[in-house]
Amino acid sequence: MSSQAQLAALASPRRREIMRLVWRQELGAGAIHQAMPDVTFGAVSLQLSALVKAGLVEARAEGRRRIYRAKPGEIGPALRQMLEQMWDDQLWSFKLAAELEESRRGPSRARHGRKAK
Amino acid sequence: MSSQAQLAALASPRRREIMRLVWRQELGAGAIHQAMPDVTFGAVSLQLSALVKAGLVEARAEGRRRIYRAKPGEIGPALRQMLEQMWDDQLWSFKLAAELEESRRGPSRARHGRKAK
DNA sequence: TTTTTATTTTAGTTTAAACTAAAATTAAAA
DNA sequence: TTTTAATTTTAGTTTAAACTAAAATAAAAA
Repeated sequence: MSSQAQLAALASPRRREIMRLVWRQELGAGAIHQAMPDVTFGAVSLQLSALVKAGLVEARAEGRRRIYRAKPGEIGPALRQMLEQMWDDQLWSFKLAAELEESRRGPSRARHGRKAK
Repeated sequence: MSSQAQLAALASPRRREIMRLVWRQELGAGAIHQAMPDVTFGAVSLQLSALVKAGLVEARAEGRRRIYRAKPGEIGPALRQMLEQMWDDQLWSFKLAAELEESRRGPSRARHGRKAK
């Protein structure tokens, strides 16, 4: 996968947040969504497939779960260094929160996207 | 300027193209526009000010010209390495052209944006 | 088989980015 | 001073990204 596609994928704070979650551990889509309850499950799923398409993350099925994990080896060293550098920054989580707040898309607060019958 | 803002600025192929042009030499806005005749002067000017705002490029005035130059020292080492890596790639210019073609914005071909009286 | 659970996919909406065309600014030239 | 030239700025348009809500899929549980 091209460096360009990886760069574009990592330019999104939401996708960087997901990358951080699955950087060293496998996580199911549901667990990833629990870590970002301000968006719907569907939104998380779409970002996950964007990351897979960019070659940054891989998925495997386990029963009806889908488990995701980053592929650090597939990420060029420069991009990897930049990501880890951002994560090592002690202010990282605050900055990320601020950035997400600032660049919010879509209108209102989110729920799950499925309505109980 | 934050690493995040720099990353977002460099996620655009058009801005990366400008960065390459002014990486080792100063260039006036007009010369930069000549190197990308598929967009208007105004579009180039807007991208230049985005790069300045991100702290990646600096400008100085010389008569009625404005001369631009990259600020490699202000760019984090990881991002700089990534950029140079892309540029060193022998296929770079072809890939860039393809990417620009693929991700074209705006409707039609461009001229200068000022109409002769 | 029916229901439940986990997830993906689709269709439509909102927002932001990149652009165009033209007007405005600024400095030099006539 | 008027005109020309280089560039920026503004207003409006188009496209794409991120999202929501709901429907669809698929596997396990009842």
